[in-house]
Amino acid sequence: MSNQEIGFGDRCDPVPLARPALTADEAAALAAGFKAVADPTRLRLLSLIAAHAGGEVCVCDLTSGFDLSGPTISHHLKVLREAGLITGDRRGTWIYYRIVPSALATLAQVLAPAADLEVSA
Amino acid sequence: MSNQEIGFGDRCDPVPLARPALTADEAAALAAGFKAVADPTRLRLLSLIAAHAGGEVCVCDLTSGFDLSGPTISHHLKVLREAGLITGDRRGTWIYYRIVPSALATLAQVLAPAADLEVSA
DNA sequence: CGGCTGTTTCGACAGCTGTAAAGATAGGCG
DNA sequence: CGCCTATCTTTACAGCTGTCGAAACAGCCG
Repeated sequence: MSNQEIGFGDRCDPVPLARPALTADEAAALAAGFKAVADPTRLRLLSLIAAHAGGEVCVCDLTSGFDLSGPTISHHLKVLREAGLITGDRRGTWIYYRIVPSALATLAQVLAPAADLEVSA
Repeated sequence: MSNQEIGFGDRCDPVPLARPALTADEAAALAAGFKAVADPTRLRLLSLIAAHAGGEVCVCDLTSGFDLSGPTISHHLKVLREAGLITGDRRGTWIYYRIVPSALATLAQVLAPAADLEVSA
């Protein structure tokens, strides 16, 4: 269980937010992805993992930066994992987490069109 | 009360998700924005409003596309309004809602860097 | 085996989602 | 002018989901 279980990207439909309105099915899939990001702790976890770029970040490096207990961090990592936003590889005693760029790209590309409606300044 | 009450964009810091890790304060502000989008109904509402591009969408046009009651739609619109993602202008009996592109852009730009770590295809 | 790392299970608490009923605002008609 | 209708919002309340921590469990190394 070191790979993502599910993924809203499975629909293979990079439908933008504007122009063709989202169907209820597409909205549900995307909402699941956004829901995983809609939490300060998970957003910060994602940020810490992404900041390493190379990717491999040990969980022990993550827990030290929060005021939360170990199990709670593990829970949030599981949510991100099941959303397909990160993957965890076990290397001996430690487990290293990595970002899944395509999943993040899908979410970003959904918001981008609506953000570019008439903004310029 | 026809304008957005608050906005995570108030921080005026378009901090990307990668490189400089998010602080707890930035993460909390951004999470509030994502939380407003992390719902199938709100995502679809946002999509319907954005699809009109011109912007002005009457609430009566929105409720007809859902299996939800009026008050529920109004509640979700309020959430989006308080998140600063949309604005509502009253024109007589009807209220027309409009997208706030800059708010959507802020969210999209947060995910973009992490999505562009090594993805290319 | 003993210690370490990370996860899972279980329970409590807070917050969110949805509906019904009542309240505010604008326009039409007798 | 008074009252009604229509649109949208707010309030109050049931049901559900999500967040968090203490304790217990699983994988790895010396």
